Amino acid sequence: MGRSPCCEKVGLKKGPWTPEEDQKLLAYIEEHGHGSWRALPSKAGLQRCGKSCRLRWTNYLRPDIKRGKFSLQEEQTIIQLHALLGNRWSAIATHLPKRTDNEIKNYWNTHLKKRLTKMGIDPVTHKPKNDALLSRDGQSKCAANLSHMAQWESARLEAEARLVRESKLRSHSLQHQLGNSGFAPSSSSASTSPPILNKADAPPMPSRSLDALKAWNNVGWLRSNEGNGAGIATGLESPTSTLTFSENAPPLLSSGLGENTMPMIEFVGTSGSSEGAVKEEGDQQDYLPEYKDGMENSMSFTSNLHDMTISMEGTWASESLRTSSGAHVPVGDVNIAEEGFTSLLLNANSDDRSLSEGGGESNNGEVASGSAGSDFYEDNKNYWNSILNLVNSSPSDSPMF
DNA sequence: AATTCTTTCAACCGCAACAAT
DNA sequence: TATTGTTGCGGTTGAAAGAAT
Repeated sequence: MGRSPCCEKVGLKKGPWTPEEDQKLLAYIEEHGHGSWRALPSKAGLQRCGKSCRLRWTNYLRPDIKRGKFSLQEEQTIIQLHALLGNRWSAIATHLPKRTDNEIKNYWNTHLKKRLTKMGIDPVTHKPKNDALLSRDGQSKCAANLSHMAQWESARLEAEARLVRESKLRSHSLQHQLGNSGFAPSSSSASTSPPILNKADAPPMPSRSLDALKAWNNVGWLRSNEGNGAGIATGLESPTSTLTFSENAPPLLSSGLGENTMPMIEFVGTSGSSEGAVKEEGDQQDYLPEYKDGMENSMSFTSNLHDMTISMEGTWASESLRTSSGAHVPVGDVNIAEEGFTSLLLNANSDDRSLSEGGGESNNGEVASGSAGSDFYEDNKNYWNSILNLVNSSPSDSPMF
C-alpha cells in the first residue's frame, strides 16, 4: 500500500550525516542550487535519498539558521502561537526567524510542553487543569468557569484561524478573477503551498483576521457588561451557547467592523452533551466540514464538562466571573487564565515556587485574586494585544492564515 | 569507574497536497 | 479524469550525551 519509502533503494545511506557528506551537499547547493531534490544526491555524489538531503539542508545546513538556546521572547512567541495555531509548526516557524519547524517542534516537546504540564496547564488546550491545582470552593468554581470559557475561546480561535485563512485565500483568488493585472501571484519558487497574499502586493485594506479578533474582544466584554440577552455571557447561561459574528453587526462594533463585512459564524455549543456544532451562514459554506472538524477537535473538552456542572449552578456571567471585590471580569477576556499561566511560566525559574504562588492558597481563599479584576483585564488585554501584534507582524509569506 | 536512567534532538517515516503528464 | 512524481508537514524514533546512582 502506498509507495515504498524513498530510501529503500539498496546502497542508500541512512542515519547521521558525516562532515564529508555535509560538505558535499553544501558545496553542491551553493554552486547549483538544490533543483530537484530527487536528482540531487547522484549529482552531488551522495549516497542519500533526496528527501534526506532536503531535510539535512532545511534543518541544519541552511546558512540562515540560528542554533542554540531559545530566548525568552522566542519562548513566549511559541507558546502564544501554539495556543492560537496548535501543532502547526511550520506556521509557527514563520514567526521565528532563523528557527526551523523541526527545532521548534523539538523544543516544544522537550521543554515547553513539560513546563506547561508541570505547572498544571494542559499543553494541548493551554488551559489550566484547574481542579488539580485549586481546591477551595470559590477557587475551583471560578477556575471551572474560567476553564469552560477558555475552552470556548480555544474552539473559537481555531475557527477564527480557519475562517481568516480561507478569507485571505478567497480574496486573493478573487483579485485574480477580477483580472487585476497589478497583482501577480507570489512566485515562490517550487513551493507547493497555496498562494499567499503578499503584503507588498496587497492593497492596503484592513485585515479581516484582525477585525475578527478585535471584534471578539470588543463584543465579548461589551456584551457581558451590558448584560443583554444576545451575548456570549448570557449565552453561556443556557445549555446552548451561541456566538454570532454577523454582517449586520450592531453599531457598537463599528470601531472594528463598521465598514467591513464579516461572515456570519454561529457557534452552537451544547454544554450538557458531548456534541458541538458550528454553523456558518453567508458565503463560505464550502469549508464547513474542515472547519467543523477543527471545532470538534477543539471541543474535545466536553468530556470533562461534568466537572464544571458542579459549579455551574449559578448564572455564568453574573456570578462566576465576579471577583471578591464585586468587580466583573469581562467575559470575553476569559483567557486571563492563560495569560496568567503563560506569564507565570515564562517568568518563573522555579516551577514549584510558581505553582504555589500562582495557583496555590496564599491569597486567603479569595476567588481569583482579590483586587485582580482590573489587573486580569489589563493582563488579558496585553495577552491578546501581543497575539494581535504577532499576527500584524506576520511575514508576508506566512502560511499562518 | 561502571551501570542505569533520562533527556535531547537529528533524522526518519508516512501521509497529504499539489503539479505534471 | 487518472496516474505518477515531488515536496512539505507533523509525528515518532533511536543514538548520543548527560545525570543520577
